[in-house]
Amino acid sequence: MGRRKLEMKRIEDKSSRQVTFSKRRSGLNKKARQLSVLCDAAVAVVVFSSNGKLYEYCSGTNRLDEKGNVVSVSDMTELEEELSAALMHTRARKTQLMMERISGFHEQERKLSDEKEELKQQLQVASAANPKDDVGVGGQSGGLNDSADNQYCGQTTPPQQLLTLPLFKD
Amino acid sequence: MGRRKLEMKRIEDKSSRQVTFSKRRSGLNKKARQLSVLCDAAVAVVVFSSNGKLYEYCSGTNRLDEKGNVVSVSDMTELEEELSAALMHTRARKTQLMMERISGFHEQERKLSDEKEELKQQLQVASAANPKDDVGVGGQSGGLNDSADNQYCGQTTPPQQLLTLPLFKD
DNA sequence: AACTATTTATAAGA
DNA sequence: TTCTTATAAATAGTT
Repeated sequence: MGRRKLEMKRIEDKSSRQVTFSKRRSGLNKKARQLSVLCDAAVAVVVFSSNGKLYEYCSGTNRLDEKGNVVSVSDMTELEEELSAALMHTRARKTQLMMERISGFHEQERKLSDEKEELKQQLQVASAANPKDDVGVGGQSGGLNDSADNQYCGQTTPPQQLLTLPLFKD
Repeated sequence: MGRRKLEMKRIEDKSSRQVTFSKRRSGLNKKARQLSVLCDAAVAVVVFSSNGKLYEYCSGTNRLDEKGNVVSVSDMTELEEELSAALMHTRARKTQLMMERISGFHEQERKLSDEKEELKQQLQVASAANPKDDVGVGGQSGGLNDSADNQYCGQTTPPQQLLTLPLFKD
């Protein structure tokens, strides 16, 4: 909603990214407040900017019970406990997602390693048949076994392209 | 934004409150996701409905470093730590707000108690002058000294109305 | 920090 | 409940 439609991807220009961050963060807080007031809900929003700055919003702890009375302080403490439990839950879920991703990395590593071995074998056969075309496989310190250094890991790019292309210097 | 402008207060009709909750909650999550993608931020949203049902949103832990590479798992764990710290901070702030409110309650209690005593005095004088109009003050177990039972505590309604009206049975 | 052309969200209605 | 649509609100680019 603006002069033109914005693609849903990271805004590359740092300045306009910052402006958009500021505008949209306040918009998000406003939406959170409206939800909490209109629908009598408790809402918390936590935002980290890419510079690591922290912004938080938390709806007021005031709530009305079924009779329209303001809940007591002990009830609010209970609400606190709920919130805390919820955040623990969020954290646990994130941790699990990370774990699943680690498994994914390891699996990919294994596949890459297997493929690499296979290609080594093929090369040795080829080299034995035609000695002058030796290209030196297996150097490049670590290389494929360090998936954290691989810029395609975790991306949606099909890994098949990885398996054949980056193994050799061009 | 709809067929007509909505007042920013609790929607009384339960059915439309529920519909609005559902729509606005998904809207809030969408906004959170957009903020996280467009501005490369980490965003978490936690919502409790008035029925106590819990809803959470957390932006993906995937982030790109300055070279465009996906950050490693240890970096993500660090992010987790940051989030956790932030939530602790949120919680601490809420607790402080609660404490301030408790102080407010206690102050209000003292004022009400003083006013009550004054009225008792006045009544005793009146009763002594006119014995047949005795109305029995000081019953109603606890009454004003239990501010948690007072449905106006913490509301914006001027407390002055409280000081004179609910002291007597009508 | 304001402005405004547009896009987006959503309150009612079907 | 899900879909539609008129309208309100948010905001991207501009100044």
